[in-house]
Amino acid sequence: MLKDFFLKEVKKGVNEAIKAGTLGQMGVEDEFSLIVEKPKNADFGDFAINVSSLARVAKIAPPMIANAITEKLSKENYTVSVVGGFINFKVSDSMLADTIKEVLEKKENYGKGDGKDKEKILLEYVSANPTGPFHIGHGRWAAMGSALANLLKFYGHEVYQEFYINDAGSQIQKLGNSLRIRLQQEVGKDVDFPTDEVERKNFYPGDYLIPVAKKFLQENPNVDVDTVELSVLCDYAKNEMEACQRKLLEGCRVHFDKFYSELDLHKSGKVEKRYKELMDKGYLYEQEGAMWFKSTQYGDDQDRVIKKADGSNTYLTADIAYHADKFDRGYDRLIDIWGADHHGYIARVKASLEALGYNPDKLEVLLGQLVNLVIDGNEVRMGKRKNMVTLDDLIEEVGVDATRYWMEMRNIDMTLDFDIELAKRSTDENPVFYVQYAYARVCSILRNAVNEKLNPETGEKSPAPMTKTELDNLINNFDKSLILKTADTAKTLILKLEEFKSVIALSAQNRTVYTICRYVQELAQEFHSFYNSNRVIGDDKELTSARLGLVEAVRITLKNALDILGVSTPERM
RNA sequence: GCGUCUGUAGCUCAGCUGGAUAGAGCAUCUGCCUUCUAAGCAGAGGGUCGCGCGUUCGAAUCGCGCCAGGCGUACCA
Repeated sequence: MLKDFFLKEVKKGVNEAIKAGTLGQMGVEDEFSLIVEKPKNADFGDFAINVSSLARVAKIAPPMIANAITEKLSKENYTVSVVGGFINFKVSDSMLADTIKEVLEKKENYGKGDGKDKEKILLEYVSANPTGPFHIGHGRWAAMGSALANLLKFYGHEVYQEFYINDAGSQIQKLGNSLRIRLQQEVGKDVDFPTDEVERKNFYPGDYLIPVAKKFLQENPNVDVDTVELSVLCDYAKNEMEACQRKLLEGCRVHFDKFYSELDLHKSGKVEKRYKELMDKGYLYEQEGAMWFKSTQYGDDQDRVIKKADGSNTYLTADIAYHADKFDRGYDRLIDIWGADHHGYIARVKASLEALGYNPDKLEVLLGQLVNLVIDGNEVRMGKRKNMVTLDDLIEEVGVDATRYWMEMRNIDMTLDFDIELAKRSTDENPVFYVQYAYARVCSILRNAVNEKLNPETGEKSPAPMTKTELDNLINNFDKSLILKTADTAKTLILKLEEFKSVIALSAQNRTVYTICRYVQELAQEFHSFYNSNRVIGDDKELTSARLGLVEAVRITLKNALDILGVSTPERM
């Protein structure tokens, strides 16, 4: 990465200047940190490092520091200028050519990390109850989670994606009871969900169980809807909901390596085992008939019930066992994506892990702010128990690409207002089309390079600029001296391609996906701009070749970035 | 009350561990299609960075205190 390159150069320069005694009172043992940035004004250069922070220890003015360091720089492949406390760098055309060469050689691997700090990561996200269709919020976790998994893998981590199915709690009973009411209605009985607000909370009155009831009756025509066992209804409804959820996830290009059933966790005895372990270690006590976990010993603000007075477990009980099990399966790091409404759970889960002897710092919880739906400029609150806009509805309306992109493009700390009308629009208000359009344009140019041209007015055909073999050969054996022909007009575009590597590294380290969205928009913009002021296919064969190599490099980088986001790359639009 | 997230241009948001005149997209206005996709490009206007105090040579960025909004504060999941 060029950023790292210049940072290393300057650090070397600092040490040499210290030895030469030109850095005032600064000594070799003095620690310092520098950052590489992009100059606000392009005239200054391509990269810049501000050395003013060294003034504190050196006790000399920033410009003197910058000059002292600059004297020691090799300046082999770049030129340097000092302005105030800034050392500005301009890269040589040869370095730009190296970038194109690198992209063309590495292809789908361009931008990948070196795997130096590789970890085995378990990423858990979505983890919805199988009690109904996904809501919009699940869409955010699904899109962000899968993109993050792609990103972390691309960076070089080993990533295992998991969906925890909450199929064991009381909500499943509610689901079964709700299905019974729908069944009774189907056979013509005059029953309905309670109108009392409190009682109604024991049911899922959404419409979505109606088709499930119809299907059940088709498969079980002789069933007595009043007496059929609740467990049968629970299982049936649960399986239907799960199937429906998985189908949607696949459709959204969200792939899980495992769907981990809470029910199976209980059956395995692991929940009971962990409960006993906490008991044996003295972390539990009884109060008012319930068993409490002393989570305050590990930083939680109050103790938590782990077994209710009626003998049943809380959600936390299974979650403790689940997270412990993740560690037992040998992962270096656990990453969970949770909705902000689960914020209070972090402390208690971490406390339990620490109590059980695991390192709670190895669990990272990415807390996602919630999603509001905006329809006609008005916020629509979501609620599972009444009818709502589901994720299915949203995707049907705006499509997978736009849905994913809109869910991914915002910082996870921000409440997301999802404006359906805006996302649906296939105009310049929609960044996803802007980026895809750039990709389609790139593909179009590459097609034109090898296709004969038809003049629509005269009907005359002119021969293709080059054959497919020639193009492949150009790309696969790119002569980097060619790029010098176009370097001056393509400099910002090439630097943007080069930046991809540091964007990947930074995004992976910070676990941010939106930074990839920003990058891909910037790259598209640089390309569109280049396209408008430079003709790729022209009479000058060498210039054409140089620019085709560049265009292919843009295609590769856009593809690599969009693949991470799970957004499609249409070759024509 | 406590915890947490957010408050930057008309709108939606960037601003990396503090640093060169505060950025982008949309919206508004002005130009650009007989040449590779105008779903595009070039340019213009538009901001007391919620408020105050502090740390610093330097603060949108760090600390503290306010103000406003979201979420949480269950023997629900």
